Amino acid sequence: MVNHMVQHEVLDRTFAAIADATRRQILVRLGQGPASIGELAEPFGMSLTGMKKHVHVLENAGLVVTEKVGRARQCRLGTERLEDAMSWIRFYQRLWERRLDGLDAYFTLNKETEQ
Amino acid sequence: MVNHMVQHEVLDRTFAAIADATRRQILVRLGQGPASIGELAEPFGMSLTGMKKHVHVLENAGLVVTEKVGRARQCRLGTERLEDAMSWIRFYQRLWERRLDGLDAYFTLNKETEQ
DNA sequence: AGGTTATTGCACCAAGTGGTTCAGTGAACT
DNA sequence: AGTTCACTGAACCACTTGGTGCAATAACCT
Repeated sequence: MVNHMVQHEVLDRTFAAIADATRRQILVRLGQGPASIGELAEPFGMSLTGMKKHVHVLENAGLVVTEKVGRARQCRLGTERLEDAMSWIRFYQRLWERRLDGLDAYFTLNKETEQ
Repeated sequence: MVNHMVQHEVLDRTFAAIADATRRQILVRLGQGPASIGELAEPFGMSLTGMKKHVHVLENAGLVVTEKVGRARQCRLGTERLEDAMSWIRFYQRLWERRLDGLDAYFTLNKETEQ
């Protein structure tokens, strides 16, 4: 599902997936080891169906991988997708730092001399 | 607007803001210097109203700062908000790396020996 | 003053999100 | 076989999102 997607789609899904506090907590929880849908849902007091949807979003973003084992679904952290998010943010930060070093430096300067 | 928000709200808004390809391009454009709503809208063939909304989302996330100068609104990159996003991703990555170093290391190993 | 320009607010629309409940389905236990 | 358990799919709901067009406003130009 994550394959054959162009870069901006990957970023869209990745950032959208981690733009939700519940889903970020799910990732943190899975950082401590695999869990089932039910185990993930319990601490949130959320319905299984609701949690299933969150996991699905994370899975579509490649951040989580799931596998049906017996009657339960085991969820664990995905393998690499967050690298893309990180590298885009780094790219943007370079733009941002360059802006500070560039023409707008006078702005910061003015601000300083004002006080 | 960005003040007096708890951390998870900041992250929600920041990640949601950059989860859209159009808005990421806006940030890149603003990395080359300030622009008006109209200048931002033009390359996308988008209505001014539409662009205004995107800018508003970015502004709410603290990623962009705007100021009315004459009849135009000058938009430029915000000052620091992306740091929060970056540091959360770093935090998550530590979890992820720990997972790799832990019990699941055998998994990576198997993958390598398969080929 | 009068005309042009740039943005803005409002109303609208289709599609997506985050949640629910309820009725299956398939695996595990007795 | 029958029961229980964990998940799943479908339908629903209120709210948000990413767009649009149009009318109003405010600034600038002549």
